[in-house]
Amino acid sequence: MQPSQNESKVYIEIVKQLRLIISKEALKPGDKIPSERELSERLNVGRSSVREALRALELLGLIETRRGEGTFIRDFHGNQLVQLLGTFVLQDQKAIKDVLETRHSIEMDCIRLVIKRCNDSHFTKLRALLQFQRVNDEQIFYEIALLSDNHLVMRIWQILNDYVKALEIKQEMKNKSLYTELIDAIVSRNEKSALLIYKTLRNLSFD
Amino acid sequence: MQPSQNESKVYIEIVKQLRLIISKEALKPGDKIPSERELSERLNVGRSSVREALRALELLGLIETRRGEGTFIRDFHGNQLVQLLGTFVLQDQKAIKDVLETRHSIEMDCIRLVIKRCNDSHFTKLRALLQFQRVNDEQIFYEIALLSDNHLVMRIWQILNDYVKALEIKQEMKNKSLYTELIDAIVSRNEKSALLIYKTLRNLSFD
DNA sequence: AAATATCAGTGGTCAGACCACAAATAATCA
DNA sequence: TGATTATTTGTGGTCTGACCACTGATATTT
Repeated sequence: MQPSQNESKVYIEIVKQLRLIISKEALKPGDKIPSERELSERLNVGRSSVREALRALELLGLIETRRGEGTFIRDFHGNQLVQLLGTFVLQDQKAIKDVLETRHSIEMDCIRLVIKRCNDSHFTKLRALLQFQRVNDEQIFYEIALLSDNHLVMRIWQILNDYVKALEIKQEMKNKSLYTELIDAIVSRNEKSALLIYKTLRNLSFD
Repeated sequence: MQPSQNESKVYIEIVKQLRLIISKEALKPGDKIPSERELSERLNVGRSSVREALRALELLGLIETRRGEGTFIRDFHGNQLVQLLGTFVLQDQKAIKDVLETRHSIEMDCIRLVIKRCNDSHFTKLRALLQFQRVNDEQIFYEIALLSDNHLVMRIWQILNDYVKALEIKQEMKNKSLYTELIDAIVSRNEKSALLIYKTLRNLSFD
């Protein structure tokens, strides 16, 4: 396969061709794409070049490979792109203050989203969580982030949460009643109140 | 190099190791990373595996390779990535919705942060922007994100913005006056008003 | 001193060889 | 026959070694 025009790399060409194949054969998420060896033959390139293209797409989360079976198209969800970018961004960005602040923003966004779209039936699990004795801060906000029903926001929250954990800034769970209040406020769709309680929970100022 | 624990793939391990190397040697964007052959030796893996890792990172826009010279860390604004996601991901409606919604949340977070911490002197550039005839939506929000003074939030906004651009959902700039109002509201620290204007700008509902 | 030729290092690509694994198939046994 | 067990086939995973093309530094020549 010729690198089209200005000598772009073979593996990039393969990615493009693959897109055409997927389009032409109307392959959907879950479907199997041609094997590495077949692609290698069909496109007249080395198998290693095919693999470079596939590995790149895999890291993007666009395909999934299963040894012994083949390579399959994946739907956009579950991709690790955000995760990856996150770790790369965070590695040199040690501004703890930024991390914490961003997490606060995201958590408040989650609360807003949950209030905006959830009906009462969604809250059963959240309420149930509070019953457990050993429930912790992370579990509760994990559920809230989940209820935001936005996969991307969920991912971002997870990254931030992981990082905060890595910093060993543990979130104590001293005032269990505050969490109850928070959830009550969310359930009753009182955004203002919910955010106020949240800020109390995180010891934030109220500006 | 052993795939850590549950037999994850070698190239993934290489990505992780590479991250460590970058961190340990304090490499910055523009710096050169070890050559493929050296990495192959240092990590006890085949060069082809190293290449799989590097190609993936390249497609993500995290590194840049120059034949005959070497591989360099990039200030990650991957154009490749943008293109690719645009063509591959367009199918998934929920993902698109999530991207847009997340961007909205982050942009509103930016507005809140800016209001919280900026003094008037910070706004000169923002005001100046509006003077230009051909100023566009992206430039304005870039400035706002910058003024948030939170590097992490800024990065996240950039990623999301790239996503949106990749989706070819262009942000028109029809009501220039609205942007003026927005900035005025921010400058006068009127959060409620600013967010309201923002929602108008983005055609969001007002719940 | 300047222009040129050479050389070492680097990424780009290919081919072939194994290995590990999974599913389909064939052979075997009850 | 029907179920179990080997075998085969196809697939991804990895390594090695070989070239090529290009860059930049070095050595050589003019």
